[in-house]
Amino acid sequence: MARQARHDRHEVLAKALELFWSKGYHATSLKDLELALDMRPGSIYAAFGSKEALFSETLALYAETSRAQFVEAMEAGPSRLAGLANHVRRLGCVGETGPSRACMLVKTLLETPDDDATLRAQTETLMRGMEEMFARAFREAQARGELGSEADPQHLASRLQAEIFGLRAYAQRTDSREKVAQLAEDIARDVEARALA
Amino acid sequence: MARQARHDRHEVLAKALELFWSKGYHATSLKDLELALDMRPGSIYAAFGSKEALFSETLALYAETSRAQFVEAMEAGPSRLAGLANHVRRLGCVGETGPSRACMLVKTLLETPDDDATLRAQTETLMRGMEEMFARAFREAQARGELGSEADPQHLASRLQAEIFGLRAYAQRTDSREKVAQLAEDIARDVEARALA
DNA sequence: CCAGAATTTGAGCAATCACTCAAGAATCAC
DNA sequence: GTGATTCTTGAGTGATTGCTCAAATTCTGG
Repeated sequence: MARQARHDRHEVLAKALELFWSKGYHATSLKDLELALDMRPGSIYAAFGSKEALFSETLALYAETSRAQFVEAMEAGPSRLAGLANHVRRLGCVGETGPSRACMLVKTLLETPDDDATLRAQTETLMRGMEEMFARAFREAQARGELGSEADPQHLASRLQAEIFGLRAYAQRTDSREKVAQLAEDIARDVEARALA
Repeated sequence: MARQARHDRHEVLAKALELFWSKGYHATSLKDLELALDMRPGSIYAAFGSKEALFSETLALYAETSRAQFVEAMEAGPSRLAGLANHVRRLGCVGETGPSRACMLVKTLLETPDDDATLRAQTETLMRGMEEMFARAFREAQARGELGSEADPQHLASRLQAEIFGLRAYAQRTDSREKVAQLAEDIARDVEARALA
Protein backbone atom coordinates (compact mmCIF):
# COMPACT_ATOMS: atom_id res chain seq x y z
CA MET A 1 0.00 0.00 0.00
CA ALA A 2 1.61 3.23 1.10
CA ARG A 3 3.38 5.22 3.71
CA GLN A 4 1.32 6.18 6.73
CA ALA A 5 0.71 9.83 7.54
CA ARG A 6 2.87 11.25 10.31
CA HIS A 7 0.20 13.61 11.61
CA ASP A 8 -3.28 13.03 12.92
CA ARG A 9 -5.57 15.34 10.98
CA HIS A 10 -7.70 16.29 13.96
CA GLU A 11 -4.69 17.16 16.10
CA VAL A 12 -3.28 19.29 13.33
CA LEU A 13 -6.58 21.10 12.94
CA ALA A 14 -6.68 21.73 16.67
CA LYS A 15 -3.22 23.32 16.56
CA ALA A 16 -4.17 25.42 13.54
CA LEU A 17 -7.33 26.49 15.35
CA GLU A 18 -5.34 27.70 18.31
CA LEU A 19 -3.05 29.71 16.08
CA PHE A 20 -5.74 31.24 13.86
CA TRP A 21 -7.96 32.03 16.83
CA SER A 22 -5.09 33.74 18.55
CA LYS A 23 -3.67 35.78 15.67
CA GLY A 24 -6.51 36.02 13.18
CA TYR A 25 -6.45 34.88 9.58
CA HIS A 26 -4.47 37.69 7.97
CA ALA A 27 -1.84 37.99 10.66
CA THR A 28 -1.09 34.27 10.56
CA SER A 29 1.59 33.46 8.01
CA LEU A 30 2.53 30.09 6.59
CA LYS A 31 5.77 30.35 8.50
CA ASP A 32 3.71 30.52 11.68
CA LEU A 33 1.70 27.51 10.60
CA GLU A 34 4.80 25.50 9.66
CA LEU A 35 6.14 26.08 13.14
CA ALA A 36 2.90 25.43 15.01
CA LEU A 37 1.95 22.33 13.04
CA ASP A 38 5.52 21.05 12.64
CA MET A 39 4.82 20.55 8.95
CA ARG A 40 6.54 21.80 5.83
CA PRO A 41 4.58 23.77 3.22
CA GLY A 42 4.28 20.80 0.88
CA SER A 43 2.60 18.67 3.54
CA ILE A 44 0.25 21.44 4.55
CA TYR A 45 -0.86 21.99 0.97
CA ALA A 46 -1.15 18.28 0.26
CA ALA A 47 -3.40 17.91 3.30
CA PHE A 48 -5.53 21.05 3.10
CA GLY A 49 -5.15 22.65 -0.31
CA SER A 50 -4.65 26.26 0.70
CA LYS A 51 -4.30 28.55 3.67
CA GLU A 52 -7.89 29.65 3.24
CA ALA A 53 -9.19 26.07 3.03
CA LEU A 54 -7.30 25.20 6.19
CA PHE A 55 -8.76 28.21 7.91
CA SER A 56 -12.20 27.20 6.76
CA GLU A 57 -11.87 23.72 8.24
CA THR A 58 -10.55 25.30 11.39
CA LEU A 59 -13.55 27.58 11.63
CA ALA A 60 -15.92 24.65 11.20
CA LEU A 61 -14.13 22.82 14.00
CA TYR A 62 -14.47 25.86 16.21
CA ALA A 63 -18.21 26.07 15.56
CA GLU A 64 -18.66 22.38 16.23
CA THR A 65 -16.77 22.66 19.51
CA SER A 66 -18.89 25.64 20.52
CA ARG A 67 -22.03 23.73 19.67
CA ALA A 68 -20.94 20.83 21.85
CA GLN A 69 -20.26 23.18 24.75
CA PHE A 70 -23.71 24.67 24.35
CA VAL A 71 -25.39 21.26 24.35
CA GLU A 72 -23.47 20.33 27.47
CA ALA A 73 -24.59 23.48 29.25
CA MET A 74 -28.18 22.87 28.22
CA GLU A 75 -28.12 19.34 29.55
CA ALA A 76 -26.69 20.52 32.85
CA GLY A 77 -29.56 22.91 33.51
CA PRO A 78 -32.78 21.85 35.20
CA SER A 79 -34.76 23.81 32.60
CA ARG A 80 -34.27 25.36 29.18
CA LEU A 81 -33.85 28.87 30.52
CA ALA A 82 -31.50 27.59 33.20
CA GLY A 83 -29.51 25.81 30.50
CA LEU A 84 -29.16 29.03 28.53
CA ALA A 85 -28.11 30.83 31.69
CA ASN A 86 -25.53 28.11 32.35
CA HIS A 87 -24.10 28.63 28.92
CA VAL A 88 -23.75 32.36 29.41
CA ARG A 89 -22.13 31.95 32.82
CA ARG A 90 -19.59 29.54 31.40
CA LEU A 91 -18.74 32.02 28.66
CA GLY A 92 -18.00 34.49 31.43
CA CYS A 93 -15.12 32.28 32.52
CA VAL A 94 -13.18 32.33 29.26
CA GLY A 95 -9.47 32.97 29.27
CA GLU A 96 -8.56 29.88 31.26
CA THR A 97 -9.01 27.74 28.17
CA GLY A 98 -8.84 29.30 24.72
CA PRO A 99 -6.07 31.34 23.12
CA SER A 100 -8.38 34.33 22.81
CA ARG A 101 -11.30 35.53 24.81
CA ALA A 102 -13.30 36.82 21.89
CA CYS A 103 -15.43 34.54 19.76
CA MET A 104 -13.49 33.34 16.74
CA LEU A 105 -16.57 33.72 14.55
CA VAL A 106 -16.84 37.38 15.49
CA LYS A 107 -13.13 37.93 14.95
CA THR A 108 -13.51 36.37 11.51
CA LEU A 109 -16.64 38.32 10.69
CA LEU A 110 -14.96 41.60 11.54
CA GLU A 111 -11.73 40.94 9.70
CA THR A 112 -13.26 39.44 6.56
CA PRO A 113 -13.47 42.03 3.79
CA ASP A 114 -16.73 42.37 1.90
CA ASP A 115 -15.28 40.96 -1.29
CA ASP A 116 -14.41 37.60 0.25
CA ALA A 117 -17.89 36.19 -0.31
CA THR A 118 -16.99 32.57 0.45
CA LEU A 119 -15.56 33.08 3.91
CA ARG A 120 -18.24 35.62 4.75
CA ALA A 121 -20.95 33.17 3.77
CA GLN A 122 -19.42 30.42 5.88
CA THR A 123 -19.18 32.68 8.92
CA GLU A 124 -22.75 33.80 8.45
CA THR A 125 -23.95 30.21 8.16
CA LEU A 126 -22.17 29.13 11.32
CA MET A 127 -23.48 32.14 13.22
CA ARG A 128 -27.00 31.51 12.06
CA GLY A 129 -26.60 27.94 13.24
CA MET A 130 -25.69 29.12 16.72
CA GLU A 131 -28.56 31.58 16.80
CA GLU A 132 -30.92 28.85 15.64
CA MET A 133 -29.88 26.71 18.61
CA PHE A 134 -30.69 29.57 20.94
CA ALA A 135 -34.03 30.05 19.19
CA ARG A 136 -34.89 26.39 19.56
CA ALA A 137 -34.07 26.49 23.26
CA PHE A 138 -36.33 29.50 23.72
CA ARG A 139 -39.07 27.80 21.69
CA GLU A 140 -38.85 24.71 23.83
CA ALA A 141 -38.90 26.85 26.94
CA GLN A 142 -42.09 28.41 25.64
CA ALA A 143 -43.63 25.02 24.88
CA ARG A 144 -42.80 23.87 28.42
CA GLY A 145 -44.44 26.92 29.90
CA GLU A 146 -41.20 28.44 31.18
CA LEU A 147 -41.69 31.39 28.91
CA GLY A 148 -44.81 33.48 28.30
CA SER A 149 -46.67 32.86 25.05
CA GLU A 150 -46.23 36.50 24.04
CA ALA A 151 -42.44 36.12 23.90
CA ASP A 152 -40.71 35.96 20.50
CA PRO A 153 -38.12 33.12 20.66
CA GLN A 154 -36.40 34.17 17.45
CA HIS A 155 -35.94 37.69 18.66
CA LEU A 156 -34.77 36.55 22.07
CA ALA A 157 -32.20 34.41 20.28
CA SER A 158 -30.89 37.39 18.28
CA ARG A 159 -30.71 39.46 21.40
CA LEU A 160 -28.85 36.77 23.29
CA GLN A 161 -26.37 36.28 20.48
CA ALA A 162 -25.69 40.00 20.30
CA GLU A 163 -25.15 40.08 24.06
CA ILE A 164 -22.74 37.17 23.86
CA PHE A 165 -20.85 38.86 21.04
CA GLY A 166 -20.54 41.92 23.23
CA LEU A 167 -19.59 40.02 26.36
CA ARG A 168 -16.75 38.24 24.65
CA ALA A 169 -15.49 41.28 22.79
CA TYR A 170 -15.46 43.12 26.10
CA ALA A 171 -13.61 40.18 27.65
CA GLN A 172 -10.89 40.71 25.08
CA ARG A 173 -10.67 44.32 26.21
CA THR A 174 -10.25 43.90 29.91
CA ASP A 175 -7.88 41.88 32.07
CA SER A 176 -10.37 41.60 34.89
CA ARG A 177 -11.93 38.14 34.84
CA GLU A 178 -14.09 39.28 37.71
CA LYS A 179 -15.66 42.07 35.67
CA VAL A 180 -16.36 39.73 32.78
CA ALA A 181 -17.92 37.18 35.10
CA GLN A 182 -20.10 39.93 36.51
CA LEU A 183 -21.29 40.94 33.04
CA ALA A 184 -22.04 37.31 32.22
CA GLU A 185 -23.97 37.05 35.47
CA ASP A 186 -26.05 40.08 34.45
CA ILE A 187 -26.93 38.54 31.12
CA ALA A 188 -27.69 35.15 32.68
CA ARG A 189 -30.01 36.79 35.22
CA ASP A 190 -31.82 38.63 32.44
CA VAL A 191 -32.43 35.31 30.72
CA GLU A 192 -33.70 33.73 33.92
CA ALA A 193 -35.83 36.76 34.64
CA ARG A 194 -37.88 36.02 31.56
CA ALA A 195 -39.25 32.95 33.29
CA LEU A 196 -42.86 33.00 34.40
CA ALA A 197 -43.25 33.14 38.14
CA MET B 1 9.07 80.22 1.93
CA ALA B 2 8.11 76.94 0.35
CA ARG B 3 5.74 74.95 -1.74
CA GLN B 4 2.30 74.46 -0.25
CA ALA B 5 0.99 70.98 0.43
CA ARG B 6 -1.40 69.60 -2.14
CA HIS B 7 -3.50 67.72 0.38
CA ASP B 8 -5.48 68.79 3.40
CA ARG B 9 -4.36 66.61 6.26
CA HIS B 10 -7.80 66.22 7.74
CA GLU B 11 -9.35 65.17 4.45
CA VAL B 12 -6.59 62.64 3.91
CA LEU B 13 -7.13 61.22 7.37
CA ALA B 14 -10.85 60.95 6.70
CA LYS B 15 -10.20 58.96 3.54
CA ALA B 16 -7.71 56.71 5.32
CA LEU B 17 -10.26 56.22 8.09
CA GLU B 18 -12.85 55.07 5.62
CA LEU B 19 -10.44 52.57 4.08
CA PHE B 20 -9.03 51.19 7.33
CA TRP B 21 -12.46 50.97 8.89
CA SER B 22 -13.73 49.07 5.90
CA LYS B 23 -10.88 46.63 5.37
CA GLY B 24 -9.08 46.47 8.67
CA TYR B 25 -5.43 47.28 9.32
CA HIS B 26 -3.78 44.11 8.03
CA ALA B 27 -5.90 43.74 4.91
CA THR B 28 -5.19 47.32 3.86
CA SER B 29 -2.06 47.57 1.73
CA LEU B 30 -0.10 50.64 0.81
CA LYS B 31 -1.32 50.19 -2.75
CA ASP B 32 -4.86 50.56 -1.42
CA LEU B 33 -3.86 53.68 0.47
CA GLU B 34 -2.07 55.21 -2.52
CA LEU B 35 -5.25 54.80 -4.53
CA ALA B 36 -7.66 55.99 -1.86
CA LEU B 37 -5.57 58.99 -0.79
CA ASP B 38 -4.30 59.80 -4.29
CA MET B 39 -0.81 60.04 -2.85
CA ARG B 40 2.43 58.31 -3.72
CA PRO B 41 4.34 56.34 -1.05
CA GLY B 42 6.88 59.10 -0.56
CA SER B 43 4.21 61.65 0.30
CA ILE B 44 2.43 59.29 2.61
CA TYR B 45 5.59 58.55 4.55
CA ALA B 46 6.65 62.18 4.61
CA ALA B 47 3.27 63.10 6.08
CA PHE B 48 2.65 60.26 8.51
CA GLY B 49 5.86 58.30 9.04
CA SER B 50 4.55 54.78 8.72
CA LYS B 51 1.49 52.75 7.94
CA GLU B 52 1.01 52.04 11.62
CA ALA B 53 1.35 55.71 12.59
CA LEU B 54 -1.20 56.65 9.95
CA PHE B 55 -3.54 54.00 11.29
CA SER B 56 -3.02 55.29 14.79
CA GLU B 57 -3.99 58.84 13.80
CA THR B 58 -6.95 57.41 11.96
CA LEU B 59 -8.09 55.53 15.05
CA ALA B 60 -7.83 58.68 17.16
CA LEU B 61 -9.95 60.54 14.62
CA TYR B 62 -12.53 57.78 14.76
CA ALA B 63 -12.71 57.95 18.54
CA GLU B 64 -13.02 61.72 18.48
CA THR B 65 -15.85 61.53 15.94
CA SER B 66 -17.62 58.93 18.05
CA ARG B 67 -17.24 61.11 21.10
CA ALA B 68 -18.78 64.05 19.28
CA GLN B 69 -21.74 61.90 18.21
CA PHE B 70 -22.25 60.82 21.78
CA VAL B 71 -22.21 64.37 23.09
CA GLU B 72 -24.72 65.36 20.43
CA ALA B 73 -27.05 62.53 21.43
CA MET B 74 -26.75 63.47 25.08
CA GLU B 75 -27.61 67.08 24.39
CA ALA B 76 -30.65 66.06 22.37
CA GLY B 77 -32.16 64.08 25.24
CA PRO B 78 -34.38 65.69 27.90
CA SER B 79 -32.51 63.72 30.58
CA ARG B 80 -29.26 61.82 31.04
CA LEU B 81 -30.86 58.43 30.65
CA ALA B 82 -32.82 59.68 27.64
CA GLY B 83 -29.58 60.94 26.14
CA LEU B 84 -27.97 57.54 26.56
CA ALA B 85 -31.02 55.92 25.00
CA ASN B 86 -30.80 58.37 22.08
CA HIS B 87 -27.23 57.37 21.51
CA VAL B 88 -28.07 53.69 21.42
CA ARG B 89 -30.98 54.20 19.05
CA ARG B 90 -28.78 56.16 16.67
CA LEU B 91 -26.24 53.36 16.70
CA GLY B 92 -29.05 51.08 15.58
CA CYS B 93 -29.25 53.02 12.33
CA VAL B 94 -25.68 52.43 11.19
CA GLY B 95 -24.99 51.34 7.65
CA GLU B 96 -26.35 54.46 6.01
CA THR B 97 -23.20 56.37 6.90
CA GLY B 98 -20.00 54.49 7.66
CA PRO B 99 -18.08 51.99 5.56
CA SER B 100 -18.63 49.28 8.16
CA ARG B 101 -21.32 48.67 10.68
CA ALA B 102 -19.06 47.34 13.38
CA CYS B 103 -17.19 49.65 15.71
CA MET B 104 -13.69 50.33 14.41
CA LEU B 105 -12.28 50.10 17.92
CA VAL B 106 -13.68 46.60 18.33
CA LYS B 107 -12.42 45.58 14.90
CA THR B 108 -8.99 46.84 15.87
CA LEU B 109 -9.09 45.20 19.29
CA LEU B 110 -9.94 41.84 17.78
CA GLU B 111 -7.39 41.93 14.99
CA THR B 112 -4.50 43.30 17.04
CA PRO B 113 -2.16 40.50 18.11
CA ASP B 114 -1.06 40.38 21.73
CA ASP B 115 2.50 41.31 20.90
CA ASP B 116 1.59 44.67 19.38
CA ALA B 117 1.55 46.42 22.75
CA THR B 118 1.45 49.96 21.36
CA LEU B 119 -1.67 49.62 19.26
CA ARG B 120 -3.35 47.51 21.90
CA ALA B 121 -2.69 50.16 24.52
CA GLN B 122 -4.09 52.90 22.30
CA THR B 123 -7.25 50.92 21.60
CA GLU B 124 -7.68 50.20 25.29
CA THR B 125 -7.24 53.85 26.18
CA LEU B 126 -9.80 55.01 23.63
CA MET B 127 -12.28 52.36 24.76
CA ARG B 128 -11.81 53.28 28.39
CA GLY B 129 -12.47 56.88 27.41
CA MET B 130 -15.77 55.93 25.84
CA GLU B 131 -16.76 53.85 28.84
CA GLU B 132 -15.82 56.71 31.12
CA MET B 133 -18.22 58.98 29.25
CA PHE B 134 -20.99 56.47 29.79
CA ALA B 135 -20.07 56.22 33.47
CA ARG B 136 -20.18 59.98 33.88
CA ALA B 137 -23.60 60.13 32.25
CA PHE B 138 -24.90 57.47 34.62
CA ARG B 139 -23.32 59.27 37.58
CA GLU B 140 -24.98 62.50 36.59
CA ALA B 141 -28.26 60.67 36.14
CA GLN B 142 -27.88 59.39 39.67
CA ALA B 143 -27.08 62.84 41.01
CA ARG B 144 -30.18 64.19 39.31
CA GLY B 145 -32.33 61.51 40.84
CA GLU B 146 -33.06 59.76 37.56
CA LEU B 147 -31.31 56.68 38.83
CA GLY B 148 -31.62 54.93 42.20
CA SER B 149 -28.80 55.47 44.67
CA GLU B 150 -28.15 51.73 44.81
CA ALA B 151 -27.15 51.67 41.13
CA ASP B 152 -23.47 51.30 40.20
CA PRO B 153 -22.71 53.80 37.41
CA GLN B 154 -19.37 52.27 36.57
CA HIS B 155 -20.86 48.86 36.17
CA LEU B 156 -23.78 50.16 34.16
CA ALA B 157 -21.24 51.80 31.85
CA SER B 158 -19.38 48.52 31.33
CA ARG B 159 -22.62 46.73 30.64
CA LEU B 160 -23.73 49.36 28.16
CA GLN B 161 -20.42 49.29 26.33
CA ALA B 162 -20.54 45.51 26.07
CA GLU B 163 -24.08 45.72 24.72
CA ILE B 164 -23.04 48.29 22.14
CA PHE B 165 -20.08 46.14 21.12
CA GLY B 166 -22.50 43.29 20.60
CA LEU B 167 -25.12 45.34 18.81
CA ARG B 168 -22.65 46.61 16.26
CA ALA B 169 -20.94 43.27 15.74
CA TYR B 170 -24.36 41.78 15.15
CA ALA B 171 -25.12 44.60 12.73
CA GLN B 172 -22.11 43.51 10.71
CA ARG B 173 -23.57 40.01 10.59
CA THR B 174 -27.04 40.72 9.31
CA ASP B 175 -28.38 42.62 6.35
CA SER B 176 -31.63 43.47 8.10
CA ARG B 177 -31.50 47.07 9.28
CA GLU B 178 -34.89 46.47 10.83
CA LYS B 179 -33.56 43.72 13.08
CA VAL B 180 -30.63 45.84 14.18
CA ALA B 181 -32.90 48.77 14.93
CA GLN B 182 -35.07 46.44 16.99
CA LEU B 183 -32.08 45.26 19.03
CA ALA B 184 -31.01 48.85 19.59
CA GLU B 185 -34.52 49.65 20.72
CA ASP B 186 -34.36 46.81 23.25
CA ILE B 187 -31.12 48.12 24.71
CA ALA B 188 -32.40 51.71 24.76
CA ARG B 189 -35.55 50.59 26.59
CA ASP B 190 -33.45 48.74 29.16
CA VAL B 191 -31.53 51.92 29.82
CA GLU B 192 -34.70 53.95 30.19
CA ALA B 193 -36.24 51.26 32.37
CA ARG B 194 -33.60 51.93 34.99
CA ALA B 195 -35.19 55.29 35.62
CA LEU B 196 -37.03 55.76 38.88
CA ALA B 197 -40.79 56.03 38.42
C1' DC C 1 14.70 -7.42 -0.96
C1' DC C 2 12.18 -5.07 -4.15
C1' DA C 3 8.53 -2.47 -6.78
C1' DG C 4 5.19 0.84 -6.06
C1' DA C 5 2.20 3.88 -3.57
C1' DA C 6 1.70 7.56 -0.25
C1' DT C 7 3.84 11.21 2.27
C1' DT C 8 7.29 14.60 3.47
C1' DT C 9 10.73 17.69 2.32
C1' DG C 10 12.71 22.34 1.44
C1' DA C 11 14.76 25.08 -2.08
C1' DG C 12 12.81 28.25 -4.75
C1' DC C 13 8.91 30.68 -7.48
C1' DA C 14 6.38 34.99 -8.74
C1' DA C 15 3.97 38.34 -6.41
C1' DT C 16 3.38 41.44 -2.98
C1' DC C 17 4.69 43.66 1.29
C1' DA C 18 6.08 48.15 3.77
C1' DC C 19 9.25 51.42 2.78
C1' DT C 20 13.35 54.62 0.83
C1' DC C 21 15.52 58.21 -1.64
C1' DA C 22 17.46 60.83 -5.36
C1' DA C 23 15.48 63.64 -8.63
C1' DG C 24 11.88 66.73 -10.27
C1' DA C 25 8.16 70.11 -9.57
C1' DA C 26 5.98 73.89 -7.27
C1' DT C 27 5.95 77.88 -4.56
C1' DC C 28 7.88 81.31 -1.82
C1' DA C 29 11.00 86.03 -0.86
C1' DC C 30 13.69 88.98 -3.19
C1' DG D 1 13.96 86.35 -13.32
C1' DT D 2 16.99 83.52 -9.14
C1' DG D 3 17.93 80.82 -5.10
C1' DA D 4 15.99 78.57 -1.27
C1' DT D 5 12.70 75.70 0.62
C1' DT D 6 9.21 72.30 0.67
C1' DC D 7 6.54 68.83 -1.35
C1' DT D 8 5.75 65.11 -4.68
C1' DT D 9 7.17 61.48 -7.47
C1' DG D 10 7.90 56.54 -8.70
C1' DA D 11 11.36 53.29 -9.68
C1' DG D 12 13.48 50.33 -6.79
C1' DT D 13 14.97 48.25 -1.97
C1' DG D 14 15.20 43.75 0.68
C1' DA D 15 12.04 41.08 3.08
C1' DT D 16 8.11 38.34 3.21
C1' DT D 17 3.91 36.48 1.22
C1' DG D 18 1.25 32.12 -0.26
C1' DC D 19 2.44 28.40 -2.82
C1' DT D 20 4.79 24.60 -6.16
C1' DC D 21 7.16 20.49 -7.37
C1' DA D 22 10.84 17.27 -8.21
C1' DA D 23 13.38 14.58 -5.29
C1' DA D 24 13.90 12.05 -1.01
C1' DT D 25 11.78 9.27 2.44
C1' DT D 26 8.89 5.80 4.50
C1' DC D 27 5.80 2.58 4.37
C1' DT D 28 3.12 -1.98 2.34
C1' DG D 29 2.32 -6.23 -0.31
C1' DG D 30 4.55 -9.88 -2.49
